Amino acid sequence: MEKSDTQTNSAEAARLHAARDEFVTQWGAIGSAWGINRTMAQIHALLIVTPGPLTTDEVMEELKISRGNAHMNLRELTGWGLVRSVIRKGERKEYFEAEKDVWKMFCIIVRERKRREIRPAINVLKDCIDRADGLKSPEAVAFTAQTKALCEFMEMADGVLSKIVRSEQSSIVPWALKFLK
Amino acid sequence: MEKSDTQTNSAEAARLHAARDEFVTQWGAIGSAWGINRTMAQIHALLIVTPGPLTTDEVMEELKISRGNAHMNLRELTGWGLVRSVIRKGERKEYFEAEKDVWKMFCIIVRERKRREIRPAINVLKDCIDRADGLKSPEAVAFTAQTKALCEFMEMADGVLSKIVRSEQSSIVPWALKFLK
DNA sequence: TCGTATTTTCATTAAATACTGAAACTACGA
DNA sequence: TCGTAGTTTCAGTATTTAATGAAAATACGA
Repeated sequence: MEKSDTQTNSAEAARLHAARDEFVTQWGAIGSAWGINRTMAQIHALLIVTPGPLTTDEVMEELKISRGNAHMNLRELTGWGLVRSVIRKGERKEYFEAEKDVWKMFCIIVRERKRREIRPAINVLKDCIDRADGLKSPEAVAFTAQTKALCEFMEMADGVLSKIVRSEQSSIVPWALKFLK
Repeated sequence: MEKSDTQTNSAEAARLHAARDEFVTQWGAIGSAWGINRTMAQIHALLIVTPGPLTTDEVMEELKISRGNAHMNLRELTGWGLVRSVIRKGERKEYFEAEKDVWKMFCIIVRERKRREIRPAINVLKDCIDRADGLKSPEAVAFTAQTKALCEFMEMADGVLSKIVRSEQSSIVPWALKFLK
């Protein structure tokens, strides 16, 4: 049975590796569709399904990418807060590990997108509303009405997201959300 | 007073035009940040703040873009359902107008993104879960746990969005959402 | 049916974005 | 202090994505 065991184990290891590769590859493709660069999404995927932390070299090897590319994208992921760097005592290399809690990941992404995308959009809208303030022509009135509606909507969305994301701890909120409506 | 009026009006028209231009330009930039191509976002912005429908030539003129570009992006926007084509009787040209109701816009965008982005992601996850099904090693168990958590989260999100978006009519839902938590 | 206004397509070109690889830099331990 | 493992930067290059403009196709009215 030892031999059979060995065979089984290596076959299983191969299957796991294939599944992991599939995940990393496909997640990269999905990332692209979401407007995130492919490599960044792949590194994130890799770190998510790897139990322990990885070094830059391991990431390079696994994804067959250059050092510069690996480095830059690891930094970017760290900037988002989706990846942490880990320093092991007695070792000089820097390790990286992903936040694995799905709800925390979601909160981080929402917060960052609020900051980077929703807030600037609201500012633009406010500025446009100011520029047309006081104009009386029918077109101006229509313009103001439209931009104000957009602005109010985005502020509402921003507020709702803030509230959802405020309760960082655990996944009570997604559970609660199941009963929404 | 006639002269003063004329002056005022043309000055006002200029201010409105400037505000509109600002909106269109900035909305294009925001679109880029959101992963939407700049021209498409600009055309959408233009149609949103233009009371009546526009022809391809008017869009080309306003944004200083080529016919092919205008055409392709108008088609894309139509494909999303954010823009409708209008045929005026007795005229051969095709006109385009945007959906202006902010809540409807939101519903359209959410539905499309669910279909184009969330659904495919869920399918990928399911496929990966299947591939690793039955594997017993600790790494395999961790992989499965992680992918399942992701999958469940996305299915939950998909469901919540469906419910939010189901009630198309009016803006009752955003009003209700104000009281969430 | 033909002539013309309009729409559509698409090969080519331009622009934006991402990646590589090597050099410069940093920081640690001997 | 020096040597070296490790990190960071960035000019150059490759890849991807978007835009142009002109030709082809379409559809309408005379």
